[in-house]
Amino acid sequence: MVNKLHHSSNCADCNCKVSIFKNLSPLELALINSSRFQVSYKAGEIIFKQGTPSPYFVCVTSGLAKIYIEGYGKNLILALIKPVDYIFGPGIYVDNRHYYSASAVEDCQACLVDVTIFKKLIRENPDFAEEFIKRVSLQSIFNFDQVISLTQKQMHGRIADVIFYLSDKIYCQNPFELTISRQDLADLSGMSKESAIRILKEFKEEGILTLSGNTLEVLNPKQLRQISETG
Amino acid sequence: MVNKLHHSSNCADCNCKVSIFKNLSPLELALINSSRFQVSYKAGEIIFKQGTPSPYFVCVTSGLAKIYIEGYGKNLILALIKPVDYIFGPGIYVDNRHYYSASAVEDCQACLVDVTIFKKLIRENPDFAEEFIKRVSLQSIFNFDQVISLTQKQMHGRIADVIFYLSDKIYCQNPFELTISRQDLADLSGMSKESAIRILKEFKEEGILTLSGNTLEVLNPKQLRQISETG
DNA sequence: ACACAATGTTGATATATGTCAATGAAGCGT
DNA sequence: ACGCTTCATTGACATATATCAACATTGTGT
Repeated sequence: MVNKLHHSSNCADCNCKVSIFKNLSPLELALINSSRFQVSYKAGEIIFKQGTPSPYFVCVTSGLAKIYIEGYGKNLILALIKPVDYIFGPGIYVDNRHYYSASAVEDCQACLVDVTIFKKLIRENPDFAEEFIKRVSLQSIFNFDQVISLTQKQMHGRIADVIFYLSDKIYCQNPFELTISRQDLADLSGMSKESAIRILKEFKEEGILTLSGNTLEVLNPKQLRQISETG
Repeated sequence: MVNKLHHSSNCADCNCKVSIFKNLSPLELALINSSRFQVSYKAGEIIFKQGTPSPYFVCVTSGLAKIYIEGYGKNLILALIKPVDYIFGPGIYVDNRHYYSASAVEDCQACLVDVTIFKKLIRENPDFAEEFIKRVSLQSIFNFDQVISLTQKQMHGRIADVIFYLSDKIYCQNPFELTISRQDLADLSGMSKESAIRILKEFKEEGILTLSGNTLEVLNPKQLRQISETG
């Protein structure tokens, strides 16, 4: 599962530091850097599994990963994680267990940092702590939106939401290459794979988007927004 | 909406301090106490509204409240809040807006504390900060369970989950007086009021529970657990 | 005690969505 | 290039669930 271990770059050079690590001093960053190690995952490989201990803070530096809850027979994808973003589950401060699984959707590289060092910095650097709390909060807000979409919209609206999520937040371009599977699409929108495919087909027929191969282009974002909002 | 303002008791005497405030020094507790004020809400009254600014940290000291997201046409109840519990939304560290609404289910008393004082203590007291992060994390975990229940179980399983939530976490006794409405029951389980009523009726007919007036008694928790788990 | 409003209950019906099964297409190792 | 496995697509069908409307019950103010 784990392919290589190498300390190629340095945290101080990594663009990681522009975001959550922006409030760390060079000394603190060096501390993180010294304990960190880099891992490669092939597409499909599991990064960590729901229920297992959570000794590392994971920073995805290349590729695309997903975090998902393994529920009753099927999965619910909470989010896709692209570079440079972090995976810190709520278990870190509760019982050091993962409450969701993570796996690589595309080939991935990630840096793992010892969680105890992370917690130490939270205690010592209030700016860093605030930034952490802010990120956890943003994650919660995102989850709220997702829950409302999943529980109060019908399939068309949910697929519309997922398409916006992919084009605006993940791939960040309009004709984009869909690197996730239809099953992932279904797990993001809480429906069966077959239903997801059918809705996409309808959207194609109505001229809202094109989907040839795995290249998806939104042609009529206004109408798609409308579908998202009318549920 | 607000009925009385009084500084009757003191934070140091309040059982609030046993939980999240347990790590505060007498001095810090006094700071909270000096800025706090107590408010009464009648059943049905709104405590705060989704989208409005969030200048206070709310501590429910008596009665029962609900926090709920106002979605597309209907509400989703995220949790019931009983004494002594706190309402801190994710907006506090993001844009100081509420991302859900709160209202009194039963007549309530609550203490409001200025959020800036709260944030100040988070910065100054690492133990308090950790306890706060822990509580936010527990909230997230609870939400995960809820999302899975809502998106992957059918109505019977969802109602079973809500009944366990009420008897184990909220009312904490077995024959208990249901002080929430059927609509609230529906908003907790993400279904229509009519469906919720029908499932309850079925459970009664199968001898799983009795429900006379608003007194609900779970007769066969084992079977109810089974229903919860088979979705 | 009365009327009126809010809440709860029930039945009939429509429909959104999942499931199952068959088929087609695409990637992959030999 | 071949078979093989995985993934995507489509259709037919079953059913879980919402909606609508009627009616019953409870509470509440006068």
